[in-house]
Amino acid sequence: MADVAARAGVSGQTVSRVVNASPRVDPETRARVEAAMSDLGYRPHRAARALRTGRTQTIGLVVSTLASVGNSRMLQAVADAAAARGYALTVVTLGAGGDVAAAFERLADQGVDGAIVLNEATERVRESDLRGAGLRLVVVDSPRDDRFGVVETDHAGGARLAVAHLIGLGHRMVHHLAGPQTSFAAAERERGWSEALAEAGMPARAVVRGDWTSASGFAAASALLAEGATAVFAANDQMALGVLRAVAEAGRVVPGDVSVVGFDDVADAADYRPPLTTVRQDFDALGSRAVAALVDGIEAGAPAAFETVPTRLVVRESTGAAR
Amino acid sequence: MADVAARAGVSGQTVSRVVNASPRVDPETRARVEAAMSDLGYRPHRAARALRTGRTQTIGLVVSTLASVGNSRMLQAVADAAAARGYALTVVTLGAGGDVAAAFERLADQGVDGAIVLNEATERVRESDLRGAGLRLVVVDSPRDDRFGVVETDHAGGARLAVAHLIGLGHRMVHHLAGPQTSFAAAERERGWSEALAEAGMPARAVVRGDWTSASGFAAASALLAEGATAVFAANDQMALGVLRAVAEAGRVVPGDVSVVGFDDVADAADYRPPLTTVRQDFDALGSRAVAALVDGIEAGAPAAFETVPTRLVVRESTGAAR
DNA sequence: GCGCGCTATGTTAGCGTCAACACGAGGCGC
DNA sequence: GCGCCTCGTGTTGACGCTAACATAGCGCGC
Repeated sequence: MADVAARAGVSGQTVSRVVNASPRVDPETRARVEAAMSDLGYRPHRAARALRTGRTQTIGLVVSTLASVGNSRMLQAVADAAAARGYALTVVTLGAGGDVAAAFERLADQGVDGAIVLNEATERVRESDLRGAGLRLVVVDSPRDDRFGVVETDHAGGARLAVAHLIGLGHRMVHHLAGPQTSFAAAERERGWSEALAEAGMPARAVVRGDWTSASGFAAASALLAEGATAVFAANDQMALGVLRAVAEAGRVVPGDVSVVGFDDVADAADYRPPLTTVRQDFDALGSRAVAALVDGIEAGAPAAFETVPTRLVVRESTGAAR
Repeated sequence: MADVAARAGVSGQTVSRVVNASPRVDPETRARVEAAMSDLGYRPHRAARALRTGRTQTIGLVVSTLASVGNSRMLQAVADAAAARGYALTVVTLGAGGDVAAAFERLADQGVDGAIVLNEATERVRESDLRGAGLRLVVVDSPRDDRFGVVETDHAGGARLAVAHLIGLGHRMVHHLAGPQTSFAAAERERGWSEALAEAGMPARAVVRGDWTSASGFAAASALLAEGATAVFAANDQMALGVLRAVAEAGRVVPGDVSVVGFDDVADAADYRPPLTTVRQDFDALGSRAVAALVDGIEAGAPAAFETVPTRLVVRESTGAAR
């Protein structure tokens, strides 16, 4: 910076003003400084700036696992949105223990300006965790809470769409293959399912539960089949994939004997066999809203926001009329 | 830090020595300082340290997209390995343009100590890019190059395993559904395929090419079927999924009429229909080797390493004897 | 008992940046 | 013409940390 200042014949402070786009700089001076910066290949030193200003221009992302395709998609959306806002993104994975507090600890050590928590088991994002680290937070897919921003997909609405579609096809019973009990998204999808059933005057069966993996979907499907299910709403696409295999191996056909709907609209879903009817989540919108909420909070002290991103049903070939 | 020093009755420098595990500290003093640190909830300020030492303890990861399941798995492995070594990980996604230079630029701005480049189109990681940013680099799945560390999966070896398996089942022709031309991994898998064919004295057909997505696999499969393929080695699992669907829609059965092998052993592959025979990549090993190579380079000035991680064939139900 | 070397600790200075304040030059109202 | 404001710019110091050097105390050999 001193070199740039010397070359442009100004003080370091003026260089700083140019870098930070201060209006208090004569256009001609600005041009001179900019020329000097590019001649010298000057790059502001982030650590020094962070030391001075107390801001690192970095946000953290806490995610339990990237094995789930949905999480990966979200990560990408968040990374892109953060970059667009001029923030770096650092990713912290939860260990096997799923220790959210430890993750916050690590982020706080690093001095991020804020963090986004993905889809984490609800009860784990505790006030104590926040206090300890003192981080500004936006949580994705979590119950509304005034202590931090919340951005969610309209899981329940999406689930209702799926169930209504099946009912519209004449199914008189819709089984649900739910996600893990600790997940907010899973609970919401389950709620949408049972509400849609109630509205149609249909009884809800006990749900069968998986852990988001296709293997768990396959394992759970036998229980569903034993109950004579003709329509299954799975809480995500990967579990639906497991169901598809289980149905085929039981000698039944989809959608002739059993209709299946998923959730997420993962890239591969269109090439499942048969192509999967599913509820599409708008991951990109979710990611950019989350980043926007966080950055607005950091930069403008905006109060904790709450936003819901709508879904839509994508009908393919895994659903058909009831026999 | 000053507060900690005061409370422990020592100078700031001694606190620094305790934090940095210097041996030159009396055990009793150390204990006093540690007590003071924990009483006060002291946390070293990374930006200040970075300013002083010139190291940020942060590494960057450059990845084109996370839509591919393999990339996501790698990201997680890298994140965990970096955390274990005490480094933060910041992720940079390539824009639609795939501009590697811009990605390095962003990482250099952030002052990372080094970067890992995932599976990037070979020719894009150019010397010019490196020069500009002056970053220490480890590239995953790229041709050997002394300018940076390289860690790769044994793609060719894995491909040979797959082809040999098919030949062993009596197939007299093995078609290949290759990945994009720009990808090193794709080229290596293709090389393994053609070498295995040559060794068996079998002619290689022209490959059909996809872009790693299941949709491209589905589209490409019709050409393969038109040629009367009985055995297809797809360059990744997702494309294999597309092939599986195409075969079924053509009224043929896997593996009765056509055997299919994938590459990666993605979590879902075991629940494709039928469960997919595939080549397993050890993403965790790959990630931790890449991080180890990079961090050793940063901390110990170790020379650029070159490592190959072996694969193994996982036989499931998508392959069977030739008719 | 003197000097030497070793250990434990302190002191000083500066990493690159920006907030706060200072200052000179010019414009404006009366 | 005087005071006052605005604009463009410079000067100073501090953010929290650690490298380098300085110092004090102690044991040891002779």
